[in-house]
Amino acid sequence: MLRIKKMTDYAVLILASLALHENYVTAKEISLSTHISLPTVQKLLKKLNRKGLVLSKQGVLGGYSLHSDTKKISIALLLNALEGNLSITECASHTDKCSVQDFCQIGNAWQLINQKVFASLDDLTLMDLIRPKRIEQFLSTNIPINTTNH
Amino acid sequence: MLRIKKMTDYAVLILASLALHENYVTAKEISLSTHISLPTVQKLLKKLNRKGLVLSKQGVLGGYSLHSDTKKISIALLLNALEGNLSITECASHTDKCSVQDFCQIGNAWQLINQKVFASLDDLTLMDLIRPKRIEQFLSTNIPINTTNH
DNA sequence: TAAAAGTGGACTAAAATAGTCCTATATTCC
DNA sequence: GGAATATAGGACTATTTTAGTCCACTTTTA
Repeated sequence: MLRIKKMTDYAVLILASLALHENYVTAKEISLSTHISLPTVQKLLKKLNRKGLVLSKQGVLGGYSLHSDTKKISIALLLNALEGNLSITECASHTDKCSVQDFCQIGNAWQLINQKVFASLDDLTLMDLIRPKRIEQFLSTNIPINTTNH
Repeated sequence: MLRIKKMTDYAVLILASLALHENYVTAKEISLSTHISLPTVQKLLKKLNRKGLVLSKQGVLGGYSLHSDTKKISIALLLNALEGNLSITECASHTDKCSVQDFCQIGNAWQLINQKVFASLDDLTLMDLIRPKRIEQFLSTNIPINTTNH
């Protein structure tokens, strides 16, 4: 359905929740504030940590906090980190081998569409997601948002 | 993975194959030329027919042919017909009800991204997919292709 | 009326996704 | 040192989605 995974959606909510705090926040607290089940929050935070999007600290006073770079990461990169191998069709991905590739008349076209779609996701950052007003502006002007100076 | 279904990919190959002929073409012939298995081709053609994208004729000398409007249909509409309910997240779709909706801080943002992505798919037609040269032009200029006069 | 097509839909298999749970490790504080 | 509270890693199961096949029926042509 050309749809991102539920888990990715959750992960973004978790990141948004972390963005509201300076200090370390526990998985339990995030679960409570987002209403996503604790095991799922734990699982996602572990993944986000491995991908370098959040910092973690074990032990009593431990928890997670947003890596400073994460606020500036593009949605395209974010989706790529969370879902991996981002391409609209198998043949647009260079890692997978399509079974009808040798007879396919239009493979190239999908790859180009792919570029187009992800180019549009490259202009937005995580913080833009959290502050949707800026996105509306982005849509109306069609000019990439400069996210570095605020 | 933000990826279209294999079946959708096949369906586009089938449409492309039909676009090369004026007369009725049988499912068997399409299966042979596309190297997609016959049962799958049959299933997809039935669906395409129900969606009004192809015409069909039963009996000996029967088969399928492309509906004349289909060449001009946008990729966005095409994907919508084939996959239905096109939205990047559950919450961007108004038909589904998201379980954390009431606590979600960023739902609106996804909906806006959704618009952006599908707007970019609205500028391309099926024929553009079949003739990828035009898409390259589209990508470099970022100006919608006029597909009505050729 | 036989042969060759499509129609409709049930059905199964396979793959992807979601979600939970367990054991181990690290940190803090008493 | 040890209890309490976190994360780390990963196994595991369940659920859902997607892919793929098949069969009984209808239509059309010669």
